[in-house]
Amino acid sequence: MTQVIALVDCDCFYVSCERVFNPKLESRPVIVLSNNDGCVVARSKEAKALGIPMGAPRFQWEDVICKNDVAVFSSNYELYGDLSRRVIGVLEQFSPDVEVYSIDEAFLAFPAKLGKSVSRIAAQIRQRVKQCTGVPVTIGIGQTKTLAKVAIEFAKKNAEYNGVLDLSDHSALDDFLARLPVSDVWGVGRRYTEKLARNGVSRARELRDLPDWWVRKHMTVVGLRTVWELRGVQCIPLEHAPLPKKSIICSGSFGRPIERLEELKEAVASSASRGAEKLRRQDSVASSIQVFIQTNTFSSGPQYANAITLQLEQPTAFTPELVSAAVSGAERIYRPGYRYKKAGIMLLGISSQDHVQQGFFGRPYREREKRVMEAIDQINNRFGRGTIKVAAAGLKQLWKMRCSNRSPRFTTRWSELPVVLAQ
DNA sequence: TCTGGGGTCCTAGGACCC
DNA sequence: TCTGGGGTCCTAGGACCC
Repeated sequence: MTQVIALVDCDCFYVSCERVFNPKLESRPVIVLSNNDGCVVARSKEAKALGIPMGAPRFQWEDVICKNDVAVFSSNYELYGDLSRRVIGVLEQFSPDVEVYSIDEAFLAFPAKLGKSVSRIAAQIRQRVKQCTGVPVTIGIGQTKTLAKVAIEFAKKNAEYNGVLDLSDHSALDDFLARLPVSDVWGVGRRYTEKLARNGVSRARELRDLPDWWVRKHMTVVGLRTVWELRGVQCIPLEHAPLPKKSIICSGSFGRPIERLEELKEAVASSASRGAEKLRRQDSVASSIQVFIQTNTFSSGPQYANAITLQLEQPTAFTPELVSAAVSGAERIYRPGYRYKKAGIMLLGISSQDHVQQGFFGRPYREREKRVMEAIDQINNRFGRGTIKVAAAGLKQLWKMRCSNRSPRFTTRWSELPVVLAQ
């Protein structure tokens, strides 16, 4: 073993972001909702104590929210994304080896020879991140990513660890694994939990000790990697530079059901336009686009869902081309008489814009088009998303998502800077 | 009335080729 | 009456993650 892995996880990240700019929320129950204000995606400790589960539909908990004066926020991804970048900036002061795993988690590698002092460094990281960004974090340390995840499970649930647990050289690792439900192991989801239960495996230690052939047969090589990682063998390396996306999905559910083709076309046009932006941000082009629409799967009304994949003449990131493909896809799968709730697009066959092969018939993604897109992206970056958009996406966008409790984008919009009044 | 969005990887099976 | 074997590519579906 030459490395140990530390996993840094921001405590109920979205809630913590809201608290940074609104200290009155401290010790109050707080929840943050998904897009469209549909589900609960982040809960403060106090909100968890009220029994509000992760992913709960908000409307089912209206009573509890009201009675307990729970503070409710719509998602404010601009704010969370910006604070996330600041947290990563602090982590990079401690190790050159950082993998940004998600908006609220990062893996850091340290030389194994540091031994016990990794715990001390972790405590410093916690303190520094809190001081510089206001965000509290918990840290788990292990010989592999999977074991760092194990450590953090215990660190989060037991205050006695003060937010840091190092299992990298812990004589009691075996006992920890013997206590950990297999469903809490990274890489074991609902389906594998059921399958393992049917085979008499309920704890992480039992999973670790299963024979390789069984795991390979029933959980593929992915499961086998997990098992080896539990044994302390590094199988899942740290990814440094974020890899370009191989597919890009932009979808959304509507604030109210829509029935007219015109509105559906606006919605997919808007998704395609967002997708094109993401594509250009990673200097890629897509060779095909999938369009999908569906009715509300929770309602008892008539159901319809369909999708169509269209090959583009030429790989492109040119918004008008992607938008017109998306619109024509929507026209082809639309059926009148349904109440649609969700629609979107997926961009596929993504490659780097630098090695686009010139098609025999198709039009190339022209230099001029590229420059138009660059200009629009720059304007939108500077003055805020949506300053310039395609008309096909509609001007009113009546189908738009709900988002009624969003806090100001304190750190990314000049007009929403927090104001401090001197007495 | 109200139930998120965005990704990855692996495998099996079909089409097609030699 | 006889009808191989091996390879690649693509897609759909299933599992997982946050």
